Amino acid sequence: MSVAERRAELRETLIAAAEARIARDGLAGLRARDLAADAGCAVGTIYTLFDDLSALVLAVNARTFQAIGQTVTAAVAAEPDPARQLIVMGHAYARFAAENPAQWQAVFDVALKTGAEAPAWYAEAVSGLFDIIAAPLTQLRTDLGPGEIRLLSRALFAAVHGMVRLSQEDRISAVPTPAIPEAIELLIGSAVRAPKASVDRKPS
Amino acid sequence: MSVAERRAELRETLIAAAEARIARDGLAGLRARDLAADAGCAVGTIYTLFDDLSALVLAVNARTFQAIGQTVTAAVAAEPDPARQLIVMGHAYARFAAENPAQWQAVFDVALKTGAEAPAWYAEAVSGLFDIIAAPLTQLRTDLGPGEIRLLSRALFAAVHGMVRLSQEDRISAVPTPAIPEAIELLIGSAVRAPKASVDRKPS
DNA sequence: CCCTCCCCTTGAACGCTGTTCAGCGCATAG
DNA sequence: CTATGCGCTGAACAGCGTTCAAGGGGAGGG
Repeated sequence: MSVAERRAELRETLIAAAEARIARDGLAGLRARDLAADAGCAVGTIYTLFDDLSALVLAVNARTFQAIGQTVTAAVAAEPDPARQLIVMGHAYARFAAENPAQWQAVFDVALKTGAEAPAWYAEAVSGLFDIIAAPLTQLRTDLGPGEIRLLSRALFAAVHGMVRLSQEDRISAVPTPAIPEAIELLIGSAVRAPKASVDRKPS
Repeated sequence: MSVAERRAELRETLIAAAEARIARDGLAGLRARDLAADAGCAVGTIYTLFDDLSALVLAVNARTFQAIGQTVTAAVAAEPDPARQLIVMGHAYARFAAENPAQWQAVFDVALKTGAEAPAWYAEAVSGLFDIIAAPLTQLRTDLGPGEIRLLSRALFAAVHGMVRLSQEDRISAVPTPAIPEAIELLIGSAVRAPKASVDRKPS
């Protein structure tokens, strides 16, 4: 086996070890020395494969993102009704977060180097998610223009995301975890209905 | 001045110094040695007044919470219309977060000792906020029972909170910061309309 | 007023981080 | 097979939160 192959394999081993440790102990429980022991290499070797531990966590997060995308995509594909599509997407997202809390939190808790832009695939992956949300929303909210649809898609994602995130942090459990599915139904159900008469707009 | 008074004063000095440093450098930029230098005491003295740095941050957070409560309460008091009350509360919350990003984030980023429950006042402060939300919502959503009102109140708070939080983390800016007011109008505006009575009160 | 005792303050030291780098050993090319 | 260069090594470094033995200063009794 060539050196390059061994390096690539070790890289994968480290990502897997980091994922396992994050899943078990959370992002805060990740230590370089533990990872080196898990992967059977020296601490210094980690830094020949990744710029720093954050870069390694980002590699784990890329996998997590992919898994979220698959879960949500599968959920929406199995549901024909547009309104239900939005709701099952929310459920799928919340379920993933509930089943993989540590990996899910790592995606949002990893410290990015100050001033460094988030990796491009972060924005791209979420952008794809927004498109999936926008499609059924366009059918349902014919009263809204494309810009408003785009905005509401992102607002709905952020809303579900916020409920799930607050429920996992134990400090302010706005919506208790078992009530999240019902809250998703309530919130998305309300947002989905197309009102002809927009209530009051902000007085400009 | 008695020893007890000097201690109480130093305690306040430390909280103020921590608040200033959080506001300037963020929670991650808080160092025990810097705080000691700011307050003119030794590092060890901090630990005679607080269990650890997290406890000091919690004291800062208590002030932040109080300020948020005042901002939101003032906003709702100035607005008679229930639907607009909900929206201006959202705006007030988002504005506070935009104007005091570091303090606001510290409330949600501070690490709680593992297994330790969040301080009681966390839940109580937010509970009061939920009651303020529930009042106008009860008037508007007559189709919902008390349990659903309670749930929707919390869901709406979490939704606005999630939008603001995602917009401040630079990784997934679901709703760009300048668009947050509009997103709040869209989301709350949708949730506020009672489906049965989605009648347009046509002004003759 | 002074003395004594006790508690509070002090800051060096400890243990634990992420990260580095000089030197070593091994794979690779000739 | 040998020489060379590159990747691996792990002790060392800087910096963090937190501790604690030792010293000093305030409060109360003589």
